[in-house]
Amino acid sequence: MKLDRLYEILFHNYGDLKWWPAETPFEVAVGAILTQNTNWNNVEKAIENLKKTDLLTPYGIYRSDENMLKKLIRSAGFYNQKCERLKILSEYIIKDLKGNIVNLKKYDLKQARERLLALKGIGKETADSILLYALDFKVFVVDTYTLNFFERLKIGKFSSYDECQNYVHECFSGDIKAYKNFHALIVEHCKNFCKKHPKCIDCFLNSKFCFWVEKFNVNVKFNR
DNA sequence: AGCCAGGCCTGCC
DNA sequence: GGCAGGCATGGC
Repeated sequence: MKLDRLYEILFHNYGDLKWWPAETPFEVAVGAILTQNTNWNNVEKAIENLKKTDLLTPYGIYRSDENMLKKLIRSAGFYNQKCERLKILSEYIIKDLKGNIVNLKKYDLKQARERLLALKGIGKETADSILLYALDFKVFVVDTYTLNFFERLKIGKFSSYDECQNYVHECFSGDIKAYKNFHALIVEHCKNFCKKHPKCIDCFLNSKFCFWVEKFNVNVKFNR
């Protein structure tokens, strides 16, 4: 499988990143919405606020006063939209899933994904993050880092989210734990490199990463 | 001071 | 079906 070695390289560099950091599946879902185009540091503060006020449950958020909720999640930015999105998700969980998001597990992957995507404010990345990290569906999470990463390494230039995801599903043989870590590793790796030259491979392949690429002798095999 | 962060929706073409 | 613009805070 073409992507298995790439995963090994990243794993040797960064290890098990233990994503997603959360105590409950619902906390994963809330974090997935709050982190939309937002630094995780800002999200953590918001989640802490929700925990302190004992609102980090579907009922807690559904019944909470909007203005109070906005204040609690303010640090995560876009708080007007995100307030609405959290309310919509919570209402769906209460009314269709008996108050527990884990009940999405009674559907297969395709159906569960469609149900999440039908909610306003949940797009593909957010849905897949919830499916993978909260519900243990084996699905690869794509983001802007991933598309950029694959393009730089000449693994492929994908024109859409689904195209990239399908490629990984075909070319990566990892189990669910590996799927969880694979996305985390790509994010972690990309965060560490030069953003000012988005196409520059040299900005991407320094430090230990290069060492492992050579050790695994895969530098040419990145080309499909 | 200015750019960016683990996107998504809407309106236009 | 692609693309720009809007959404907002906090860290570097």
